[in-house]
Formats: sequence, structure tokens, C-alpha cells
Amino acid sequence: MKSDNRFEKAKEILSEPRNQKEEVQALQDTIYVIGGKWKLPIINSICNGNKRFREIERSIPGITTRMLSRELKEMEANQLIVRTVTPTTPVMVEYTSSDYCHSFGDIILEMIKWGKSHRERIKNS
Amino acid sequence: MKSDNRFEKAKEILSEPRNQKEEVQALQDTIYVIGGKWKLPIINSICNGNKRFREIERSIPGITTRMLSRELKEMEANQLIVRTVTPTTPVMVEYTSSDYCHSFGDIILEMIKWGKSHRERIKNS
DNA sequence: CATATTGGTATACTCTGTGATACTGGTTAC
DNA sequence: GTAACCAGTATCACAGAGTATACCAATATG
Repeated sequence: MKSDNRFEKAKEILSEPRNQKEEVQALQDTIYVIGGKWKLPIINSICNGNKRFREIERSIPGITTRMLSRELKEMEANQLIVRTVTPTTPVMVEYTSSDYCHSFGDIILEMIKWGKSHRERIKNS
Repeated sequence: MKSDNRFEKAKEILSEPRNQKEEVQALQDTIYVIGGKWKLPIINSICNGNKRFREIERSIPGITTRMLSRELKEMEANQLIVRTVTPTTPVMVEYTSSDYCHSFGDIILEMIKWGKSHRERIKNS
């Protein structure tokens, strides 16, 4: 039943010789890295200039300390953000976005745009 | 403690008058609509020409009937895909992507690109 | 001295996303 | 008649994502 009775369909599909498995994997990798409820908001917050832990926490409504802590760790491990400890009298911890993180600035902006227009669309339907 | 002793910081933040709460919400909306393990792979599959249920199922390694069924329903409700039933002797069901779905073709392509380069990066580290 | 801030950790809980497996009802093929 | 395909649904189960709440040590503030 593979290449039997669907010549037209086959033509269609073959006319786009894209490697679907590879694409699916790439998509799932990306979702894995930036997925979940909080990672993108955190990146966005840091890119917006928030550096300190509590500062980031306050800038994201609804997030808990635990979630922020966990996600920051994971994202540091994924080299998306950089954690800098300055050994002042009370140690100061600063989070900044890495160059690598900026590599999907485009994705984030696109997603913000899409989310806004989606909300509009829902509102008017 | 709001606008007390951080004039410099305030200046920094105010110099970027972006509405963070709105952005966070938009991001979370987008994640909600396309998030999860399977929605983007499904969209990608349908955009690649797969229309029939089993056809889509076979094109996505690892997905179960249950997940595909659920996700298709949800995405239909979100107007991302269109389900057409042709009442032939055994009914034929076809899924196609809506125009609205194409509105984040850009996001998908960006994410595929990012996922591929991320995998490269991991491999070489 | 009491309170607040910073940068988190600990514990306990809920909830939902996902997976595994089986099944249905109709149709065609051998 | 039995095996296979289509388009799913039903049930159970589990891990992990996320929430709630309390707590810690150090410092600063009143």
C-alpha cells in the first residue's frame, strides 16, 4: 500500500523533498529547550533588563520561587543564560542572556506577535 | 521600596517602555496553542501534504492514536486545521491546514532552524 | 529588637500530559 | 471467515510539570 495506487499523491509529496523526520526532531528539540510554561517569559524578562533573582520573579506574574529557580538552572545548563556571582558582602547574583539565547530572539518576537493577534482573533469571534 | 533608591535602574528600565505583562501573556498564549510534544509536528506533517488520519499518524514516529486524535481535535477547535468528512461509502476524513495555521509558518521554520543548529551545537561540545 | 530583602532550598501536594493497551464498527481483500 | 485497513474511543496508569507553603542564612533598615 505504499507506492501502489496514489500516483497523484506521491507526486505532490515528492515535489517537496523535505526530510520530515529530521524536521520533527528539530521541532521537538526546540520545544524541549524552550517549552513549558515559564522559560520564554523568563528569557523575555532577562532580555528586558531584569538581572536579579527577585527582580525577575516580580516581573513575571504568577511564577513561584521554586519554578524560577528550577528553570534558571536548566536554562543555565542549556547555555541560554549566564549566572554571575559577585562576591560582595551579601553576594550578588546576576542573570544575563547569552549570545546563544539571542539566537532565538526572532522566535520570541514572532511568538509575541502571534500571541497578540491570536488574542485579538479570539476576542472578535 | 518601589521607586525609592534605584534611580539608575529605573532609568534603564524606563528606557525600554515595553509592556512586559502583555508580552508574557502573548508568549504564554502562543505556547498554550502550539505547545506540547505533538502539535507542531502534526502541523508540519499536514503542511507537508499528509491529510488522512493514519497517514499523519505514520508520518510522525512515536505518536499514538490517542494523542493524535486529541491534538487534532484541539487544533481544530483553535481553527488551526480543518477537518473535512466526505461521506463516501467508508467515510473519508481529511485534515488540512487553515490559512490561520500558515500564519505561523515563520515560527515553525525558525524553530526547525534553531533545533537543527542546537543539535549541532550539542554534538560539538 | 523586629522586620524586610536577597537568593534560594525543602516538603508535600495536585493535576495534566503522555503512554500502553485494548476495543469498536464498517469495509474491502484473500 | 479471517485478516487488514480506516477513523477513531475507552480505560488505566504514571512521571513530571507545576503549585503552596514554609523555611534558611546573611545583611540592611527602622
